[in-house]
Parts: sequence; structure tokens; C-alpha cells
Amino acid sequence: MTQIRLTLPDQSVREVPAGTTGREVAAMIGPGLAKAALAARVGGVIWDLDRPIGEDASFAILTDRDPDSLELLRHSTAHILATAVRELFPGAGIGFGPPIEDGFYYDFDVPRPFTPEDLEAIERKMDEVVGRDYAFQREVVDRAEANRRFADDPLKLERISELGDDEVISVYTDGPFQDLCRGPHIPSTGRLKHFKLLHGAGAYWRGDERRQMLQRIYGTAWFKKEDLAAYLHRLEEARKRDHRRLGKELDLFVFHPSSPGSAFWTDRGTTIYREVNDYIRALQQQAGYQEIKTPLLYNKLLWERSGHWGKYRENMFLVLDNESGEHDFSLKPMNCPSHHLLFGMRKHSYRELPVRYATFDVLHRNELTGALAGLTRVRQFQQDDCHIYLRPDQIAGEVHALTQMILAVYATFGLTATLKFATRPPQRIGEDAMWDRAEADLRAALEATGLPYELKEGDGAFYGPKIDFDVSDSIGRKWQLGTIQLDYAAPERFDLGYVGEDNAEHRPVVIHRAMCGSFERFIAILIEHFAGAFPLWLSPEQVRVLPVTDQQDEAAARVVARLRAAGIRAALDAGNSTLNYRIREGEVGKVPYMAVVGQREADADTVAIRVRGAGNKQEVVPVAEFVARLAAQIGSRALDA
RNA sequence: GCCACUGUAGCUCAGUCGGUAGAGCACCGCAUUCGUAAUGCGGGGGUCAUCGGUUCGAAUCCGAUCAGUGGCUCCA
Repeated sequence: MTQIRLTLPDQSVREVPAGTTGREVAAMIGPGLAKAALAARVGGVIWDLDRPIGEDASFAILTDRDPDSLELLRHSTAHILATAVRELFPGAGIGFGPPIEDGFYYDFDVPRPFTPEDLEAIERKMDEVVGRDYAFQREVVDRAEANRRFADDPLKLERISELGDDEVISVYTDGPFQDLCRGPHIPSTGRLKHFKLLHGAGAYWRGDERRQMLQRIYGTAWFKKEDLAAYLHRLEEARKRDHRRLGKELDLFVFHPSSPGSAFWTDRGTTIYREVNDYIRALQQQAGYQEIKTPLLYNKLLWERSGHWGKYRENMFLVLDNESGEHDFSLKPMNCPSHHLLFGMRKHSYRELPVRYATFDVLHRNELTGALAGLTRVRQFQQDDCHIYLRPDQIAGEVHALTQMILAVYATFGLTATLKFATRPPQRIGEDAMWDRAEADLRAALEATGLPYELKEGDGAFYGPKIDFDVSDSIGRKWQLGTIQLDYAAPERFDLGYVGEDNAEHRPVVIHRAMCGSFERFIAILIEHFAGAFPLWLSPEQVRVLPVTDQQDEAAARVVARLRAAGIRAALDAGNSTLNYRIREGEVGKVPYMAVVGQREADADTVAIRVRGAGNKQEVVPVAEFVARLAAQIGSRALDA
């Protein structure tokens, strides 16, 4: 019998007969490892434990400590889910069931949606399947055999028909259930210990709204009980800091059925909105941007020229023109066309470039009703939108400055960003030479930041390459926020030009740039990121002054007046409730500072400061010092309150 | 838009078998004058999302509409 050589992770080599399985190798190494083994990594690829190994390779055993094992577990859990569903709903068609971040899902073709009671019953049935400890068995079959086995399931047949002739068709069986699957899987269903089904949802077959609606079940699975508990706890935490909930609790914004998808901002919410806006405005003013305002309403002349009328009309709010009786006008869904119009309305010299138009105008997009969600998907919003018109030789310098500015903005909010560089897509306009230069310029600017970035080949816009900024918040969720896009198409479409040194007309390049993107969505992210406990400069109410008894009402009112005179948002809480009660209200309301004024403080012109979240570690300081300290903290937009 | 679920006081939520609506918080009043996370007592507040149907009778059952929530390829 031929021997093969397996190189273990410690670089030692083990000779075994060809055809030995991962399980057998694990047993040779040690009984403990054999017991813990979930799969084998053969030549870098994860294999089922019982799959025979035919040639020399690197070899490692996967246990529950291996990060890749979770994916394995979750995919197998999806199969166990399908096994249970097939027992309870014998005719169910089987869609896709991949592992996803933190869990898995599986899509089923069933005559009616799953109810919460169904999910409970399925979960109990899964417990049974786990108890029976079925082995996951892999078989390789030919196309005819695959078609025969899944003859009763059109979804699987469709998938089989798409497989190339050179692809291996494998089938996995656990007990009564078999599934077309690439694998690999855990050795048996009994290895699953800690899982939970989370919710059902409708999902189109292959994500295509023209195809039938399948019923998806989402779930999660973990190796350790504590991990499952921690995950469920994390879900609960995320729910607690949901901006829709906090927006209501902290009185920041509301929605009304009369204008679905558009927020009503209260005074407190508007304060946050304005602070974010003022901050961006100040940065842009320092960097030489021109803030402009352009109309909200345009007739279709503009939209035909920009191309929106053909491609984007379904997302635009059309407005009836009384004279023509036609819906020839639309609220603008984007700022770019109007900026190009303004730029094009007079001559520009090469000397004045780059021209940087910034705006905070209101935009409207007619999103599908089902897509609306809190502040993250709205129909009316404002952006920190900017279009920069420049000469090609200015691209590198400008992109460098933009990248620095965007990262500085995120740092101010305590957000960290990762960068993605997206290059020319297959469908594009412009010559290769233009793309060569554009990509080189963008990449050079990116390299100059010294930041790591991910290359997304072919993911650019059809009109130019771009840099996208993915931001992580305090609980590790990712949001795509900023973008820098080079655009060579718009200047052509809008026939933009500038007069060069040679006294001839030249085409500028346009850069589209957003940092926060939609303020609505950005503020939603901030609310969840800070869990409503905003840094001082963003807090709607920065200081709440509490007199101990009504004997100190006047002294407290004087403190409020002094704070306000220094531009600090201060409020007096002199209700007839107890001091304890008012302090609790301040803490629950996440006010960064409470300043208590009792007789001692009133006499000494001091306040007793209580910092949000710091308990009763109070500090007594002169009012003047308190004012100066807060003013400095606000002025620097410090992160901690 | 499509599938499912939800809609009861400002907020969070009870409401049994179809028999005429309730709690806590918030709000208002009175008392309390309080030193770092909820003082006590009393009071006002609801077209049970809207419209229609079934019924002697509907928050409850049925239908439609409106709105919200979870989803709608992280590819066997």
C-alpha cells in the first residue's frame, strides 16, 4: 500500500497509508484530539473528518477552538434545521442554507409561512435530530444520479443544472435528510449543542423579486453555552441602543403617518443635527469650500440631461405642472446635476480650480415603503454633499486632502474607518489611458495616507474609480459612510469647461465626495454608537442645574444664565420633586453634567458637579471655573463628556 | 413593491370564552423643602390605527386601507 506524508502544524511529518481519513490520523495523534476533532484541514482546505486523504499534504485537525469551525457548525446547523423542517413539513422545497455572520439561515418552499409556534416546534425537532446523533455522510454522485435524488425538488434541480461539468457534485446525508451540498460538515448532528432559531422572514428565491417567495428561517449556533448567551445578550444590547427607541426616549425625533419616511426633529434632535452640520461647515470653510444652495425643484430638462429621467425616475417624487398638466417637475434626489449647472453658467479660469461646491440642501428619494427604516432609510434627508471641479493634475493632492479630512471627521466621533479602493468595472466609459491615470492618482493618494485598504477590483462606478470608507461603531457594526469618486462622465454630459493657461477650453474632472453621507443616517449611527450618551459638544442639553431646595432657585437660575451667556446649553430643573428624583431623571436622560446648587454652593459661588455615569463622585468648583472648563471641552469637541 | 408579524392613554404593556377598557411611568393638583439614581396622596387622559362586515352585542371574529417591525443571494 502506498504511503503518504502529512505535515502537521508543528512541522513534524507523519507517514500514513493513502486513503487514511482525518479521523484516523487524529486518533493516531491522541484520543483527546480524536474526540475533539470536527474536521480536517488538508492542504489548507477544510475536509470532512471521514474523507480519505490520497496524497501528501499539510494536515491539521479542526476543533471548536479554530475560528473556521464556527462556520462549519453553523452550516451543519442549517442542515439540521432542514432535517427537522422536512420531518414536520414533508413536502418542503429546500433552497439555500449558508452560514452567515453570527449564525445561519435556510430557505424553504412551503405552502404557508412559518409561525412562531412552528419555529418552536422545529427547534424541538432539531433537538431530537441532535439527540439521534446522525453522522453527516458525504457522497460524490454524477449528474444523472443527482437529478434522480432531487427529482421532487425544483429548487435543487435548478441549482444542479447550473453546475459546470467539471464540478464535483456532492450529497450530504444526515439520517433521513439528504442535501446537495459542497460541505464540509461536522462529523455528526450530536456535535451541535447550543443553538437558537431567531425569526422567520420571506425571501425571494435567489433574491429576485420576480421569482417565488420562499420562507427563510434565521438562527444562530455556538460551541459554548456562554457564547450563545453572550450573543443573545449582544442582540439585546443592540436593541437597547436602537436609535428608534433612543430617539423616542431622549425626545430627539418622531415620525408621523402623514409623511412616512421623513423625520420630525424636535428641539433636542435639531440641536444634534445642527452641531454636526456646523462642524462640517467649519471644516469645509477652513479648507476653502464654497457653500451653495440650489433649487429643490427642477423640470425634466435637467433630468433628461443628467440621465436620471431614464434610470432613476421611479425613485423621484414627480410634481405636477399645472400649466402643462404633466408631471414634468421633480424634487431633486441628488445634488450633482444642480452643481454642474451652476458651475457651467459662467467661465472658469484654470487659476481658480479646484472649485469646491458644498451644500446641505434637502433631498427627496421615493424609497419603497417596505424599505423605510427609522432614520437609516428615509425619503427626505440632507447630506454633506460636495462636488469638486479640478484639473487632472490636481487629483492626487485633492484626494490626499479629502482622505485626511474624512478620517479627521470620523476620529472626532470616535469612529474608526477602513478604506476600500474600487477600480474600473467591466461596464465603463472612458479610455483605458484615462482609467490608468485616474486609478494611479487615487491609489497614490491612498498610499500617502499610510492606511491599509482593501482592493475591490472592478467595483468602481461606471464613470470612475472610487474610495469608500467603512466605519465601525462602538459595538463593532460596520457602516459604509464616506466616498470619494472620480467622475469623467458628468463634465462631458454637462459640457463643463475651464480656460487653461493656453487660452483654450479644457474639461475639468469632477470629484463627488461625502463624509457623513445622509445626516439622518449618520445621526442614527451616532445615537447607537454613543448609546444616546453624546459627548458634551453634541449633547442637546449640556448642563442641568439642580437647586437642592427652592431656597436656592435664584442662585441656580443665575448659574444657568452664566452658562448660557458662555454659549453653553444649560437648563434649570427646579421642580418640587426631590433632589434624588431629579438626579435620576438627569442620569436617565443622559445629561453630561449636573450642577447641584445647595446653600453652601450658593454662598461660595460654586457648583457641585456630577458627571454622567460617574456616580456620586462629586467635585465642587467655582462657577467661573466650571464655565471655562466646559467651554474648553465644547470648543475642542472632546469625545468624553 | 413583495412575504410575515404588529397597531389598546404621551411611553411600556395587560385585557380570559365576543358582554361596553386597565396597570406602571409620564402629565396636572395638593402636601412635602429634600445634599447625589424614583416622597406621599389625589386627579385628568382612550372613536381600542382607520373604514366596512358578521353579531342582540366587537378592543376581541372577518375583509380592506394606513402605518410600523423583521426580511427580500453573506450563493448547493
